[in-house]
Amino acid sequence: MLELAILGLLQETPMHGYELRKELATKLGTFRAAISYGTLYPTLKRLQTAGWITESESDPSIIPPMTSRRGRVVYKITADGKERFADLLAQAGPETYDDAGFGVHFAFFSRTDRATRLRILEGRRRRVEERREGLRDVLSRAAGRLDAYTLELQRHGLDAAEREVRWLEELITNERSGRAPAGSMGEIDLPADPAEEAPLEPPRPHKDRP
Amino acid sequence: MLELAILGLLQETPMHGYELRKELATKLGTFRAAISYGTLYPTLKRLQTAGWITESESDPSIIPPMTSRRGRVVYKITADGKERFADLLAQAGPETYDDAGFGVHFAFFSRTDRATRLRILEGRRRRVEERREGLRDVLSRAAGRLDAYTLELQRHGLDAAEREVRWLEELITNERSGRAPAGSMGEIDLPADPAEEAPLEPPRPHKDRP
DNA sequence: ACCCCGATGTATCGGCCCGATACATCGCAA
DNA sequence: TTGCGATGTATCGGGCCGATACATCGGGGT
Repeated sequence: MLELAILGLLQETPMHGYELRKELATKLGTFRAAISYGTLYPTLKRLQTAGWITESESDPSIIPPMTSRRGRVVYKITADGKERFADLLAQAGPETYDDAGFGVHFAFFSRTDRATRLRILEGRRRRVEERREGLRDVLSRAAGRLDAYTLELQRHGLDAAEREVRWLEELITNERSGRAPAGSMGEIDLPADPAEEAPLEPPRPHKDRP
Repeated sequence: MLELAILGLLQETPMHGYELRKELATKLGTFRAAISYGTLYPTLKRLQTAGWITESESDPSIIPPMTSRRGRVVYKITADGKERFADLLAQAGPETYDDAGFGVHFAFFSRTDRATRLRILEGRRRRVEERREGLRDVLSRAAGRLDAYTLELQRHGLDAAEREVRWLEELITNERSGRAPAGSMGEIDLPADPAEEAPLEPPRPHKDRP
């Protein structure tokens, strides 16, 4: 999971650990609280051993702050790493549909082909629907046997589940009726893989917020 | 965290592992996906070593199904365990306010005194407000630098955060203007600790659902 | 001029928790 | 009668977390 996230970010641009953590925190917003260094550094080591990324001492030309000399390891994705990233993006296991997994996959949807996007969206929907049904069961069947606070907790959970299903429904509808291309709007370069069919289209299924 | 949940459930009635897991899954609904046996059994062992619970071979009088003979370990809370449970319920660290921790504490609110309930509710609110502010920052400041899908993810997260803050606000208001007692409605006995001031009052802050 | 503090930065360790797996028994239906 | 799904206990490898340690840099206060 983290592996996919790191590979995805390093595909945009090389980074050192600290930066990586910050990007991770903002980009994966909700579905993933800020990741710990106790996770990050061992994972980076793992990826390096596997050959997906390489480590290089701070390139002084690009990064002016800090007079160089000492520390500051910059990580860079390899060709194998890009391949690995593509594999992980496309294949969806059960862990793809839990909160963390779905969040990471969704965050990279602009680099995912439409078929995969739909598959993941629908898988997630099924998952949330199951939880929703479970909560409905508890709330109807077990009306009197749970205390008021527990019931309130279930109600809030049910509310959130229903809301997410609706959200997913809108996203799925949008995907199916292929929206206007409008191109990827970020300023990042992404120089690789010109042979792939362009990912394109942005979603905008939300009610407008003030 | 799990420790608190197990102690709380065993306070209601003795149980074996399998039952425990099911109760855990329903009672802690949203904020905690079903717990794994790979977690449960080691934790039970830990609690036993610490002296908070004891293990006893299936009491054949109470439990008719299964002709006894073999397996089926029933766990029971000890006096020390009850003390421990009370401590854990009252004291709130940072882990009390993340999704899992808050869910567990909330699920036992009917056995928590009002002051603690308020403290936990307010702590959780602060936590969610922080996440909400972070998301607002990202959405306003970084308008163009993120792709459409990432933005949509942030929006959905922000929506959920705002909603939860409102929910907590209602609960806090309810707590402060001490609602009607109406007694604990469950069928469980809870024979212990008659000296404590009664927990009482149920919440009902939700908009009515069909 | 000095010093301390907060941000930046890398790294490890103990421990919780998960998914996969293995094994055994019971009731029921094909 | 056979076999399958629910019940039931248990372990193992590994991911991820929080706490902790350590080091440097820029800037603000005194």
